[in-house]
Amino acid sequence: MEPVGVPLPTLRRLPLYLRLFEQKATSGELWLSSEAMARELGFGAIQVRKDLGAVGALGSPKRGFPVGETSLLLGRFLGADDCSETFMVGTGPLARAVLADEGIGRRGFRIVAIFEPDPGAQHPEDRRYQPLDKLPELALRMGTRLAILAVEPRWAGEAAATIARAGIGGVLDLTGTALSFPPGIAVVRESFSAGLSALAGAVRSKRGPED
Amino acid sequence: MEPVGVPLPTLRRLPLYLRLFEQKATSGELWLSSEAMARELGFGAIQVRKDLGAVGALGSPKRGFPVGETSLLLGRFLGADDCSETFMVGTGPLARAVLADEGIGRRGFRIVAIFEPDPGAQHPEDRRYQPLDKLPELALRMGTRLAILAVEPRWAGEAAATIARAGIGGVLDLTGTALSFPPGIAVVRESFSAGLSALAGAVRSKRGPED
DNA sequence: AGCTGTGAACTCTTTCACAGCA
DNA sequence: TGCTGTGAAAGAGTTCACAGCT
Repeated sequence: MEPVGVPLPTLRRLPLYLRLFEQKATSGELWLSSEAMARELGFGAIQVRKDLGAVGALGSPKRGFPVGETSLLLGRFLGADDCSETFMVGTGPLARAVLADEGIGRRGFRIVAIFEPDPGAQHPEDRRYQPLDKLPELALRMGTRLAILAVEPRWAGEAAATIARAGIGGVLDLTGTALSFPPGIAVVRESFSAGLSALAGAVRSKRGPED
Repeated sequence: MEPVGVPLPTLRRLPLYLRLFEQKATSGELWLSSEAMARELGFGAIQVRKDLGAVGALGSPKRGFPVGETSLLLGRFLGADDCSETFMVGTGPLARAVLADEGIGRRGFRIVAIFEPDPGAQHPEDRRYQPLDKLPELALRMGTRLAILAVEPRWAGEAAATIARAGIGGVLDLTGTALSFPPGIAVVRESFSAGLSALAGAVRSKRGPED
């Protein structure tokens, strides 16, 4: 029932369950059992139940979890709410890929401003564009608490410092660099090369990272 | 000493250490202590030592870890070696962002072929382009074991099936969908929206996912 | 002194076993 | 009978405490 204290590994799996519920919703199904989910995702049914239980999802014996209700619950827990407004820092291919990602909008997040630290980069033809040094002021004024860091590696330090100074609460760091953020700010790191490296290590270790 | 049996959480942190060693290498420093690394990354020094120890890195009392040697060791463990050749599936903005990522090449991975399942999409002006149904044959002939899945969500299922059929050993799944792969194939999932969702959950829970 | 390496304690996560409900 | 919910056991991963090298 209480949304506080959800383990991080669980937090990482929840988006997958939500996606699965959404898929079932569009195909008109009303119930989805933990065992079916487990089969499709490749991990244990008990784990699925524990994960869903951690955010208060309630299933029905013999049928499973109600698709509509549960996907609403997950969506409310994972998505928008009070921190849906998000800053984008960066305008390169990576930033463009994020902006093109339809999943972000579906989760209720909105990219409300775009910043670019590199003065040499050309400004995007986007109404949301702002110079980087406006970030702290805007964060304060709009109450924005999330930022996506998608700049070229060599601008990562400067951008991170600006974000930290602005009192942002959480950063999705896509730069693949080893940045330091002050404690108290939540950081989730994702990087293509780090993911590939971990994958290669797992393949070499002859076991999947999620089995 | 033995590269087998490295815990997945460790595997996920190793790329950050490597990045840090590379940064120190370019600034000419010869030694790097676990405590300095811990401070910069925001986690415990003992953990850094255990992680490095897991891949056989050897430090020197009073000085720390030798920058050159350790970064070579980490690079060898995380990077290329026998499975450096990688397939890209997808040609959209996400795929382009991956292709533009300089970190991937630096780790020794090479994107050797690019596939697109959508017949409506225009083929990229890239010599590496191949139709999707050539994937299994090429995988067999080239011995490729890694694939990056970066297609539009609605093509994810078909692409995943082709990859599975081809005997690929590991997939970096960037689609954000809930795909099922046969057991025995390693899967690392990364998704902007899933990362954002996990971040929002962590911020709401008032604690960072890595503290 | 300063920092590494490691077995042991501890904590977090996953899995098991079974009770309960439709 | 089929699937959920949960306390208990097992398994991983993290942190502690301290020995050892330089």
